[in-house]
Amino acid sequence: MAENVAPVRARNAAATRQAILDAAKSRFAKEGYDGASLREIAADARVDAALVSRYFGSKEELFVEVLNCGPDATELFQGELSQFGERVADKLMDDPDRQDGLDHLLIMLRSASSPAAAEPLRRSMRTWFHDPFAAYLGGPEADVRARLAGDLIMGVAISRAITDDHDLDVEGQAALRRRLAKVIQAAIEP
Amino acid sequence: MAENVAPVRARNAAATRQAILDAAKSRFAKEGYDGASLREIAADARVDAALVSRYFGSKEELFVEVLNCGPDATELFQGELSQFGERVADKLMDDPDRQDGLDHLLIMLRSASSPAAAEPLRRSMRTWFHDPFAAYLGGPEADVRARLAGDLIMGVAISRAITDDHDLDVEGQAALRRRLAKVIQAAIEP
DNA sequence: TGTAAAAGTCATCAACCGTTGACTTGGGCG
DNA sequence: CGCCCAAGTCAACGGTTGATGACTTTTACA
Repeated sequence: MAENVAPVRARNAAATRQAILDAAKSRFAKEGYDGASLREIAADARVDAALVSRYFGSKEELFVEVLNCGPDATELFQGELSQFGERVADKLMDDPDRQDGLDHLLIMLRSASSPAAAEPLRRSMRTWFHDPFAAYLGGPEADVRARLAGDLIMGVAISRAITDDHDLDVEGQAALRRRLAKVIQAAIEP
Repeated sequence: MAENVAPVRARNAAATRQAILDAAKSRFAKEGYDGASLREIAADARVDAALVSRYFGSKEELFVEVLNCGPDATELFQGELSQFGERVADKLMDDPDRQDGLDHLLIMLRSASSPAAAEPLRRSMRTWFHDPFAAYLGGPEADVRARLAGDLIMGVAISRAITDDHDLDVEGQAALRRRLAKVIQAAIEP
C-alpha cells in the first residue's frame, strides 16, 4: 500500500480547469447558482474545494466563466426558418439528458433569483441566445419576435424540468409537440 | 423613556400569522425558497425570527401554507375566452408590482431549483393554475392547451422578472404586447 | 541529479442558515 | 386587583457555505 489512491488525473492545469468548468456547468444547470456549492462542484471534478477558488478567484467569476465558455444554442439557429418550430419542438420534447443545447437555459432559470448571478445572466443571455436568435430570424421586429419565442422556449423547458412530465401520457406529449411546433412558428412569423 | 419602542401591532395571533404569511409570500416571490431566509421574512413582518418556526413548524411548512392560501390567478379565468390573450398580455406587460395574480408563478420559477420546494410546487401549480385553466378552456386536449399556454405565460413572466425590460423601448413593448396576445390566443385555440 | 516553481491538499475562519429551549411580557378573566 | 396562559423575545446550537493562508507533492528544466 505505498500509493494509497488513484491519482485520477495527471497534473495538468488546463485539464483540471476544464474538469471544474464541466462540473460547474452541470451543477449550475441542476441546482442553480445558489444551490450549487463549490464543494459539490469540486467533488464532481475530483478536485479539492480550495482549488476552485484558487483557479477562478470566486464563485461568481466561475459562474461568469461557465456562461461565457459555451454557446451551445447556436446549432438551433441553422437550417430552414420554416422548419424552426419543428426542430425546437423535437429538441424540447427529447429526453432531458440529451438537451445539451439547453444547458444555459436551465442555468438561467435556476439562477434567476440570485442577485449575484442576475447581471452575468442578462449579459450571457443576450450574447449567446437573444442576439444570434434575432439575427437568425431577420425581418421586421426581429428582436421582439426573438424575445417572445425565446420566452416560450424557456417556459416549456422550465415546465419540463419541474414536472418531469409525470402528468402527460404518451399521446398527450405527441399532441403537445405538434402544438408547440405550431405556436413557436407563429411566434417568429413576421 | 419608559416604553422604548413602538409595539408595532397589538398582541393578536391571527394578525401576526397573516403578517408572516404576507411577508413570506413576497419574499418567496422575490428570492425563491432557498434565497428567502426566515430572518428576512420575520424582519419584514416585524416579528422575531423564532416566532416563524413556532407558528408554522418549519420553513417548508410555511412554504406550503403560502402556496395553499391564495389562488390569485383565478381572476384570469373569467370573461370571454376569445379575449383571453388580450387580458393576459395586458396583465403581463403591466408594471411588475401590480402583478398580484402572478405571485405564485414567480414563486414557482424562483423556487424551481429547490428539491424541498419541488413537490409542494408541483401540487400547488396543478391545483391553483393548471386544472382551473384547463377547465376554463374546455374542449378537446384542454390539458395540453392549458399546459402550453401556461408555459408561455410563465416564460414571459420570468423573462420580465429577470431582464427588468431594460432592453426593449416603449414601442418594442407595445409590439411585444400585441404579438403576445396573438400567440397566447393561438396556443389555446382548439 | 538537484532545485524551484507549479499543482494540489489541509485546516481553519467568519458569516449565515433553520431550529430549539428557556426566558420575559402582556392582556383578559376570576 | 392579581393571576396565568398566550404572545413574543433572546441566546444559543449544529451545520453548511465561500474564502484564505500555510503546507506538501509533483513536474520540468538546468
